[in-house]
Amino acid sequence: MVRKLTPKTLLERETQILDLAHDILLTEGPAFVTMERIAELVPFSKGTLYNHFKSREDVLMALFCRIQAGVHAIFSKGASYPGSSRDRYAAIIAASEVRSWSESDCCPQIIAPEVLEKASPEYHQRLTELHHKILGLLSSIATDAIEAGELPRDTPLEELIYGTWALAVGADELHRQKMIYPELTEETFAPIRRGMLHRMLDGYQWQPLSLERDYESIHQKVLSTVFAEEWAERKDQLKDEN
Amino acid sequence: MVRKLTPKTLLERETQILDLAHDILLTEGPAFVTMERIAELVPFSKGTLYNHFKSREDVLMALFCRIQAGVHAIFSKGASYPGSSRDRYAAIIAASEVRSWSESDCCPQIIAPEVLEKASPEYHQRLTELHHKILGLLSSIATDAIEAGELPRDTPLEELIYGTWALAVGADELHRQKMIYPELTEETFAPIRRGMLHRMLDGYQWQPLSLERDYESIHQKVLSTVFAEEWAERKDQLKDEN
DNA sequence: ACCTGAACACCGTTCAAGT
DNA sequence: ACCTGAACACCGTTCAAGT
Repeated sequence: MVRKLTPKTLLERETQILDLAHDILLTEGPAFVTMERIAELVPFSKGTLYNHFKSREDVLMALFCRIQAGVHAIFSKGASYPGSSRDRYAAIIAASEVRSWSESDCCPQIIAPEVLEKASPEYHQRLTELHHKILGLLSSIATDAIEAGELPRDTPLEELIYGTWALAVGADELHRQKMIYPELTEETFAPIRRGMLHRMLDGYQWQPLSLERDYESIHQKVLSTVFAEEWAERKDQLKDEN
Repeated sequence: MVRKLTPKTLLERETQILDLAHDILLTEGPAFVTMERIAELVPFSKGTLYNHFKSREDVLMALFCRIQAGVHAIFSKGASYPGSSRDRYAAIIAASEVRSWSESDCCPQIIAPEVLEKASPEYHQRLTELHHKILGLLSSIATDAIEAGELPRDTPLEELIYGTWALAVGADELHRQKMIYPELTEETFAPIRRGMLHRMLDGYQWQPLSLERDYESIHQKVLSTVFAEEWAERKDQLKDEN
């Protein structure tokens, strides 16, 4: 016999490993995503993990790719909101919030510099592609805006895209450091985060400006239409907490 | 004899430990800041490290506090730039760039959630105070701006302060992930980063807007006055690299 | 009173031996 | 052809024994 392990089994086990790693990440935190811990939960031995992933760093990268693929999916869903270019960008801001409900914000921790350095190039490749897809999605909306005359022709598009992305990343980072900023609770911070992002878009003169249009109510509309399901879940979740 | 170890010796050793940790952080990266590695470099044994710091996490927190104290110092220097409120804010943006020249951007890695959780409360306290000092500095400039009528009376100050802080943090985070965004080199990204921050200030209607005033030349002016020394060093450093 | 370094636990990674 | 688990290296932390 040449091969006992069908490709199917291989793939199944890989998803099993990542599912478990994801569970550990969400329930116990990034520090506990160890080969040891995964091996405890998986129905085969520690050594076999290394037939599927070359190193712990590769597991983390695979996990991060999966998470970022989820970000792209939910952003796309947001982008499908029917409305003006800026409404759609607002819907993506909503999407980024919806994502944080399900995924705890431990991503920057996963992707420490050593992880990036030690991971296999294939994963870099995949991650880079994913990020280009996400930034491309944002970019396409901004391009539509220029076409529609809702954004000036001479807008520095790159700056706008990386800027909003950086602001979202940075805001999540502050929120993650709750121990340092205890004043930034989930509840108070979410509207502040939206406010910052919209002010930035105002800075780029993306029409209609937030003075002329109430993007808070757009946010509510997006939640109750495109993300109705996720929002209902979230409300249950909040109810359980009280 | 009651005490061989004078307080002076105690403090000296603590700074020695932190100096070494800082060196390791800058030259070898956050992953190498280990008790083991520090013990190799210090003229006393590993066990004695624990007379000075309760845990590795406490060393990291002490180190981070020191780094953030440096941020506050350089921000203050920036804030001393003589000019309008927005010019001074621009000078702080310059300061945040100057800081990244000397300090590699590994701070978020140091302060992983586990680190925050395991560190002693004293360090939380210190770090929280430091961040309040930094945010307070930003806040005082914004308050001056309102007094001077350069920022609308109804500006959401908290949002503005946390917003610019988050944007700076997020932009540094993207830059740190060079492996994912190879297009964001130091050289191309620095002006983009400044651009984003100024657009955001434009969004808050901080006068004079960047359409009316060339903040790139203010940036140059700040570098060649307040940060003349640091800038000269930096130019040498860049020359050496080529 | 303070320091040392051996000892233990934990984790990543490898690989000889087993099936 | 694939899996296992013992073995090794590395690191954080403790503490009995030494000075």
